[in-house]
Amino acid sequence: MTVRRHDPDRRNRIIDACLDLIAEVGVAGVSHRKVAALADVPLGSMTYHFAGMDELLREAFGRFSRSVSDGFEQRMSEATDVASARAAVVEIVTRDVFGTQRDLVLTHELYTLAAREPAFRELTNAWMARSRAALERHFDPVTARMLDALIEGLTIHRALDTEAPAGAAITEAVHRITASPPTWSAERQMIGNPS
Amino acid sequence: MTVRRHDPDRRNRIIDACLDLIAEVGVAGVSHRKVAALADVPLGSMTYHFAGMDELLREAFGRFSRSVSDGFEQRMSEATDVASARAAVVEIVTRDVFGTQRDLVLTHELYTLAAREPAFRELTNAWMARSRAALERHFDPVTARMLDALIEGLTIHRALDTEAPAGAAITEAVHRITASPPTWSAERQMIGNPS
DNA sequence: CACCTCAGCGTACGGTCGTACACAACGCCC
DNA sequence: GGGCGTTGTGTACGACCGTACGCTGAGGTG
Repeated sequence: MTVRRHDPDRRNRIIDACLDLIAEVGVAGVSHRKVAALADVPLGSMTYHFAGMDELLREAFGRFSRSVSDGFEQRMSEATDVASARAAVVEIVTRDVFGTQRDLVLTHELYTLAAREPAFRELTNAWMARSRAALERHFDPVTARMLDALIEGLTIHRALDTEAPAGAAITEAVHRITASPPTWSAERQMIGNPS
Repeated sequence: MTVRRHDPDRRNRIIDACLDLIAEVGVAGVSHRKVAALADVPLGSMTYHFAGMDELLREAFGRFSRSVSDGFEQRMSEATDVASARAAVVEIVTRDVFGTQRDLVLTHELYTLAAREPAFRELTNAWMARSRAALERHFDPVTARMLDALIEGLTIHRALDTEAPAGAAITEAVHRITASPPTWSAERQMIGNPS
């Protein structure tokens, strides 16, 4: 079904330019002409390499989501035990995968599209499935799911709030969700040994 | 500074139509002409009542975010103790405030705008501040913040994932974040009374 | 050489867009 | 009545849009 396409370099340049443009002006502001200008290709190449705007957007966000979840997966697979897995999650939220404003903006744009159009929801579903699978290497499925939601939420806060929760608060939240609470071990002690 | 405007009915109709349209086709698909048609007002009224598209969007999302956080605040203020506050949070996520796909879509659209344009970030910041304040009626500030992030994340999952976490999982997550864990009271017992 | 194929491009068409602005309709004061 | 500010509308202009489509020119084949 996939049509044979040519000059993958040019194609890739277009996709990269498209992502850069989305990050800058949003999906709404993207046009064939602007992408072509940014990628330094003639306008005619747009319709030649992509059947239409939709196809271009789908490929661009496909590449983006794959690259983000690759990073996520790799980072999680490096963890050797639950403690390092928690640390990895904290790092992911605070720095690595969603480190740049660019990635945050792109993520929001994709989510917005996905909220309305099923074609893009396939991308986000695949992304979320991979995230959960990566988390399930170290946590039970229910916890993985909750953790995934928490990561999502913390990410949003980081994107929108200039004074987003600092590392310590994020660590605390991750510990609470993963239900291995060093923070209230004292409380346990008290309950265990009521003086 | 605010210019005196006339016929608030018409103005309101335009704003409502604008929100409906955003929910249906996204901010990208909104145009003066479409809003005018949906609101059943002449095209000329658009520029008469609003200085431009930006002003219209800002007012529309302002109304939306205020109405959502009103609902949130009221629901939280009805809670009498921590237990009912938790229940209120669960209800908010699963049904009330973000109950409709419309609200979810609008929320995403707003976040996307806010991620790129500071003018809209003011709206989301005010919204988040109100949410946190409402939560702080029942939880300490740090917990309120984490809970807010969790709510955000769960909301996204509900918007994008057709088989989003069910009520039980959400309840569990809220309990874990608010760190009063009925679920592992058994565990506590075990720790307390190792048989 | 002639001929053909096809990747790739330039251009132009039909349409939608935001918005400026001339103008109508109305109420109010003299 | 006439004059006039205010409220609201219809229209037209220039810009930008997606994309269809005819063309170019390089390379393969005889």
